[in-house]
Amino acid sequence: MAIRIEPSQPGARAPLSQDRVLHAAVELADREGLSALTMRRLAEDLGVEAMSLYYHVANKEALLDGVVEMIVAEIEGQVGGFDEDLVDEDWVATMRRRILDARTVMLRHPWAPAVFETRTSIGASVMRYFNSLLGIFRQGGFSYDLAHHGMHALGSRALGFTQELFNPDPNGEESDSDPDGNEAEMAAMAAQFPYLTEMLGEVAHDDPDSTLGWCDDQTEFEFGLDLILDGLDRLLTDD
Amino acid sequence: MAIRIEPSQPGARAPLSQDRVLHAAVELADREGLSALTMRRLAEDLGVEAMSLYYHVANKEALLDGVVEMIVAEIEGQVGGFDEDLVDEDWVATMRRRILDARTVMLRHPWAPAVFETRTSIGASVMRYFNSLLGIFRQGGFSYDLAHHGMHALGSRALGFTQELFNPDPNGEESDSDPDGNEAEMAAMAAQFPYLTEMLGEVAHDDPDSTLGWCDDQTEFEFGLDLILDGLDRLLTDD
DNA sequence: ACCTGAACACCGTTCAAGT
DNA sequence: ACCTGAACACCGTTCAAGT
Repeated sequence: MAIRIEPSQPGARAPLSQDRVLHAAVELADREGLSALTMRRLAEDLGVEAMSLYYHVANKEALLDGVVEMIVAEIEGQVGGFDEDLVDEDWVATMRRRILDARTVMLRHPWAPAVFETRTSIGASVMRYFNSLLGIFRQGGFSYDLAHHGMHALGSRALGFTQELFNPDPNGEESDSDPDGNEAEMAAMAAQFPYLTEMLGEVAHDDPDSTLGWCDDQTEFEFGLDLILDGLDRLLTDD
Repeated sequence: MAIRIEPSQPGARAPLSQDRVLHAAVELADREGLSALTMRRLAEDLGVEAMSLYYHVANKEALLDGVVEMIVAEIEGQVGGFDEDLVDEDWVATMRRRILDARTVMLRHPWAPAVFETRTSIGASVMRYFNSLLGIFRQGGFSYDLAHHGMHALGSRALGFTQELFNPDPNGEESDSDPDGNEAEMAAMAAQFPYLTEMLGEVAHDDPDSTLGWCDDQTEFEFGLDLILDGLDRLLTDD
C-alpha cells in the first residue's frame, strides 16, 4: 500500500504558475523597488532558474502587463467590485470616492505608476475599471462625447496617481543648488528665479521639510481632482 | 612660414564637449527613439569610444538631466525668452499660449516626456521655465498658495504633455481583443464592458482609425488644459 | 586634458536539451 | 508538461593606461 504523498512536502516547492509568478513580481517590487524586478532576480525569489519564467510569461513586457492587471484587480477588491455602482448620490461624490480608493491601492505600490505609464495595451481588469468610470459618468447624465473628454482630462488621475515631475527621491543627497545653502547661493537663486524663491520662502514656512518636500501629495491630488470634477460637472449642467 | 591649419580638417573631427554630447543625444533619440539612446550607441554616433563620454558627463543619469535641459532651452527659444512676460492680457491667455508653445516643442521630441518623468531633480532652465509660469500666475493676481496648487494641478501639462495611459504604439500589431474582430468577440466585449463598447461605437464613427486611435491628442490636451485654467480662474475671482 | 582597451557585473532572451 | 545550462547580444561603468 503506497504512502500518500503530502501535497506540499517540506522542501518540495509548489509548481510555478502564472499567478505565482505575478504575485512574486508584485511582492518583489514592493520590497525592493522596480529596479530589482528583473527576470533573474524574480526567478531567484521563486527558487527557480530565470529561464523557467518564460514558460509562464511570454517575456518581460507580458510580465509587466500581468503586474498591472494584478494592481487593478486589487483596486477592484478595494472597491468591492465594479459592477454595482448604482449612483444614488452625486456622480461627483461617487467618482471621487472610486478614484481615491484606487489611490489608496497605488500608495501601497509606489512603483506601480511608473509601470502603468510604460504600458501600451490594456488587459481585461483595466478595461473593467475604465468601464466602471464611464458608467459613473453615464449615470451622472454625461453624453459619451463629454465622458470621453472627461476620461482624457483625468488622465492618470483616473487611476489614482499623478506622476510628479521632479519629485525628489527619498534617498537623494543634497544638491549643489540646495536653497538651504549659504546666503550667496540664496541671493543668486533669488536673482535668477525670483518667483520660485519667494514662493519657497512663503509656503515652506508651514512645514519643517525643506524646499521640495513641503508639498502634501494627497492634498494636491485632491485639489487637482476636484478642480477637474467640478469643471466637468459645470460643463454637464451648462448644456 | 607655417601653413595655417584649418579649424576643421577633413577627417579631423571636432573635439568632444558636453554640448556636443547632449546635442548628439537629442538627435539620436529624435532619429531612432529613446531605446537607441545608449552610451555605446551615442559614442558611435560621435565617432568615439563609449568610455570617452564619461569625461564630459558623469553618467547616464547626468546625460538625461542634460537632455532635459536642452529641451527646455528649446522651449525658451520657442517662446522667445522667459523674462519679458508682462501680462497685458488675460493671465489665462498668456498661460495657455506659453504651455501650448511648450507643447509644440514636445511634439518635436515625442520621446521627451518619458525622460522628463524619470528625472528626480531639476536644472537651471527648468527652474527658469517654472519660474516664468509662476510669474504669470502672480501677475494674474494669484497668491503663492493658490499658484502652488495650480502648478500641481497642471502637473506635466505645465510642460506641454500628458503621458497618455495605454496609448497604442504606432507599430503595434492587432491585439486579440481587437474590436474589429468577429461578431462573437464584439458580443463578448459588449457584455463585459458595456459602457466602453457603446462609447467606442458612438465616437469612433467620426474617424476611420479604429478603437484607440480616434482620439485627437491636441484637442484632448487643450480640453483638459482649459478645464484646469478655467477652474483656477474661478477660484481666483471667487476669493 | 582628453581619450582608450580590457574587464566587470549585470540585463533579456534563444535554443537545444534534460526529466 | 515543465524546467534547465549554456550561450548570445546587449547594457552601464571601473580602472589603469595611453597620448
